[in-house]
Amino acid sequence: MPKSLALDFDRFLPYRLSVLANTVSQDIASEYEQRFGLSVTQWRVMAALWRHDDLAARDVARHAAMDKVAISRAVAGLVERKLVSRRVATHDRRESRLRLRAAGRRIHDQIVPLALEHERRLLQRLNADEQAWLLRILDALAPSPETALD
Amino acid sequence: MPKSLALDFDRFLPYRLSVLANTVSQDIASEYEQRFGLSVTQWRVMAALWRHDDLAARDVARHAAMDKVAISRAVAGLVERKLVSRRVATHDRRESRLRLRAAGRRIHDQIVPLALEHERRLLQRLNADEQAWLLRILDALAPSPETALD
DNA sequence: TATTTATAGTTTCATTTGAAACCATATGCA
DNA sequence: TGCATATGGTTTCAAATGAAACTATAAATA
Repeated sequence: MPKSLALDFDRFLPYRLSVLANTVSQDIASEYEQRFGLSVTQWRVMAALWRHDDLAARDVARHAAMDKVAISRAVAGLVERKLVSRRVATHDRRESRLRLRAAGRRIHDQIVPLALEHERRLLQRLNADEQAWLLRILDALAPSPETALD
Repeated sequence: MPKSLALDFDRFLPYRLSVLANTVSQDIASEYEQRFGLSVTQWRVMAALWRHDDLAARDVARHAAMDKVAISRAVAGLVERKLVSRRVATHDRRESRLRLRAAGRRIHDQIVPLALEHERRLLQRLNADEQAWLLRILDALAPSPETALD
């Protein structure tokens, strides 16, 4: 009878990636959740609207890599808090046009440096070679999904 | 007035890591969820019990990097399905000793090659240099958490 | 010994999440 | 035009998750 293989999570790549990614994301998210009361999805929506103003929810979903239900719920909260405006599109009345309002932009502008600082601290743990290889490896593993959409 | 910085998710490391890790994990998990009706936690518990037989729930929690509530729920299902056995520890009657039963071991032995195959396919997208650097980078970013516990 | 404090694990309750159903509008085509 | 089908977005319902309370037992200490 053949001895069966073990799966050692410590050395199992998908597991290590997952732990790392969750730690890092959680780290950043908990900061802006606490400071601004925004969920991860809400923050991503805001960032998407900052970059591409006046989007339909569907397009936000594409840009933020999330499903439409999540977007719908996130947007509801943002509209409620007057960080985002929503109006019915004239050419297609099913569609809503979303825009970041001034108050939303102000919060956005506070979160960005905070997020970049976290990223910087993460990269700081790697030397220049490692940083370069990491980017290259990420490109190989997960060709940035939106590059083609812009 | 200074122009504010943008956060381009496509190039934001934490985001890319998160998308990659989720895609990969989801990929594997959905396969054994569908084939064996096991949740991610349940599978991790089984793997931990395969490696270190006869553990207390608390130790499983440590090995699988999950909290005790999650373990408790996962174990309940596994015991119910007779994949794992649980008995009260003699020396401390609060504690339960958990072991993988034969049926559990059989399922374990089917999942392992499946998981390793997924890992292999992931690594295949990288050349030898990239693979080596990836491991090195992961070590730098997230020193394997359990190495010290074994 | 009696009392406090700590620990293992479970349960409860509120919140989040996901899938499917749903509503309104638009499009394709007989 | 009228009917079928597709699409944008929201709601509903069930399952998953997390935090706090809880139960049982053990250890520490007065």
